Amino acid sequence: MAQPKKAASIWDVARLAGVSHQTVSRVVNGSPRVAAATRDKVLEAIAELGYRPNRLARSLAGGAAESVTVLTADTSLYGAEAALRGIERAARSLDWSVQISVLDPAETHSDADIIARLPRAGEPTIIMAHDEPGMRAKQTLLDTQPHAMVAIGSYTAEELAASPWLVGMDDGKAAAEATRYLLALGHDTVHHVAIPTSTGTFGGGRAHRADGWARVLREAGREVPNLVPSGWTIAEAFKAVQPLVADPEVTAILCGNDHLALATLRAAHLAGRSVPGDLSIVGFDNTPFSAFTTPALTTVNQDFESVGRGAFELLRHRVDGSIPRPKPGWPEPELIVRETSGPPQVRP
Amino acid sequence: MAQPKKAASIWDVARLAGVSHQTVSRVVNGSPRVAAATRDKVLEAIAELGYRPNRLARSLAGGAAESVTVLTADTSLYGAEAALRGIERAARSLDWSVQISVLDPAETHSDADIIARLPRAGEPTIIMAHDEPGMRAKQTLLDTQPHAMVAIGSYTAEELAASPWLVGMDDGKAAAEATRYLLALGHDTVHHVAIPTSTGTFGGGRAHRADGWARVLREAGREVPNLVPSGWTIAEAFKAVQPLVADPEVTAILCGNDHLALATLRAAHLAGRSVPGDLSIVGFDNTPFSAFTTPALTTVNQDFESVGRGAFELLRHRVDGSIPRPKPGWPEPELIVRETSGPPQVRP
DNA sequence: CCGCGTGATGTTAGCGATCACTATTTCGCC
DNA sequence: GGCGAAATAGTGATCGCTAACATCACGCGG
Repeated sequence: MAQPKKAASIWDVARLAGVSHQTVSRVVNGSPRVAAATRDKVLEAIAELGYRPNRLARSLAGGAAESVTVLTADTSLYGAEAALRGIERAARSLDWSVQISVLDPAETHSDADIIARLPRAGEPTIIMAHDEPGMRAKQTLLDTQPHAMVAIGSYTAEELAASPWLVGMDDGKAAAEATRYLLALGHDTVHHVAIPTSTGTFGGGRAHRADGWARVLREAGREVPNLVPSGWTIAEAFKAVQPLVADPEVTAILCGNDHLALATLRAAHLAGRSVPGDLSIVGFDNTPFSAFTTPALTTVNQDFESVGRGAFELLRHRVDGSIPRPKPGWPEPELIVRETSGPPQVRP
Repeated sequence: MAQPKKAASIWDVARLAGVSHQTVSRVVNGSPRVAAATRDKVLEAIAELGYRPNRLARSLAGGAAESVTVLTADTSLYGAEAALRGIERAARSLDWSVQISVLDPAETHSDADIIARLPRAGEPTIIMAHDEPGMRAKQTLLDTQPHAMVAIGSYTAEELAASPWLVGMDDGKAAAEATRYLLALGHDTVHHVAIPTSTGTFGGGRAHRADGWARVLREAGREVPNLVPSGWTIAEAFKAVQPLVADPEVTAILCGNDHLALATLRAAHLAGRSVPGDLSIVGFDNTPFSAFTTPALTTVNQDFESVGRGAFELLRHRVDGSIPRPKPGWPEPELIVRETSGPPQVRP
């Protein structure tokens, strides 16, 4: 079936079927205003020529977009990767195409850079970027084409309810739950190794993992220890966490994600502290590897793939202006207790 | 700067600058046949209107494609994710757009399904799919638009040299190196937990990890143990590897990737076998987490990101039909010895 | 002083679809 | 039997851009 020739267009089909190009268009788009006999003729011609509509032409002509652009900060983070997977799956099932564009925070992003990277007006976009250039991009998008964008992130239930273009889960709440769990185990306090935040400062928002952690400690009347900031890489976390694991007073650490938790686990091991005997470690995200570390990581499961799928659904409804449905739902974050957490050792 | 209006077109710019739309096109595309004064006027108008060319219209009109479609089997595998990252980076630096489309092997793929998922004729495509539907898609692409496609995979140097559209590294060679290393350590033989192959059968090709492993054993005059097939997930590997780690005769295991190695590590631990004392484990890919497991994984580093970047470069040259350059190069796979490998215990 | 090459620009025709009309049947119903 | 609505099909404009060709002014050689 080698056929390096040009692809068939709607006109070729029309000619073969003996109808007008518009009729072919109607058949392809499932218009009801076509006689059955005509439809069959056209369908036959389509099959014979192997005709497939040209997406470019279709959206140029003002038809449905059938294409999403995903703007993300880093595809190597588990959350982003999983959400992207969810988006892609949902898009594929409806035969939409997916474009990805990475807003690399490493490249210094002037406003002009950001604008250049942004999809054109009207192009449906899902943005998941929580760093500084990401926030600026989001704002620009919001100003320019609010109806054709959806943002994924960590937000409180109220924030989620207030903005029809926001999708995500409340990480703060999940972190709070994990912190409460550690406290209930008998730990005096819980330390926190944090992932970078959108603003570069910690404690600003309400839905950040670090915020949920601090809130619970305050509510429990415990002193809130200094938070340990880490970068995204495991190596950075490993370095940042050294003083913590060396301190025998520290008995419980909540980590911003499973990669940081892995680094902490190793650092603790090298520092001669047993886990969970001397030290409890709790991760975040339930990354696939987390169940298979030794000891297996206690962590918080987050269904990013469902969030991605939900973001796509929401976007689709917003774009076509259909009845504003309730936002799609997905499983809440859930603490998964495995082997790295336990009660503190009774000290003499 | 809120401006929910329609984006400026080439005509708007032309009107504002007092020139024809074609002149604007010339300026935008950097044609030399424009007077400096005119160019400045146009540039000014572009800046004022915030004009950005419409990709769709551009490629519809037969201009340069400036867009790649990446066909992949699974974005959650580290290799695919890293290669995709490389492609995206390279594409972004040239301002190309990147589309992804996942060929899910779970969905039963009829030929029609595959064709439907394929990019349209002429659309530059990079394919990284080694399973059955992936191979069929590759073949179709090759028949249809050989000049606009590049495939990423594991191939021998000869295969790579023979097909101008092939890009990748020789995993077989890398696996051979790792196997030799374990043999040199004094192990009688090396067992292998294998990732799935394109054909579903093992031992067919020459560049598969399993092939390199078997080759070295044969060359060394050792018996080649039964290979242990595993799926892609850690959980599958964990299950598959149980009999191996339980067998005290087994002293060295080469794993198809770091995820399988992690599963093996845990299984060994639970079976009460010490690593690397009783059992050496070597992974593959140098996944970010591999340096931070306990003990840290000995593995083979693979620079997938560079391969992705190289695939993009090659594709670009093939598409624009420019002088066929030599294929881009990148670092060879390299064994990284960490803590999970060592000499076998001397048995009484 | 004509003719012609050359550089700068304009004009026209698509690319492959959709949209908004218009034209032709067909059919129900009084 | 005639009239208008509904069903069906076709025509032309348009989306934003590029390719190919046409035009125009200028300058130079014969």
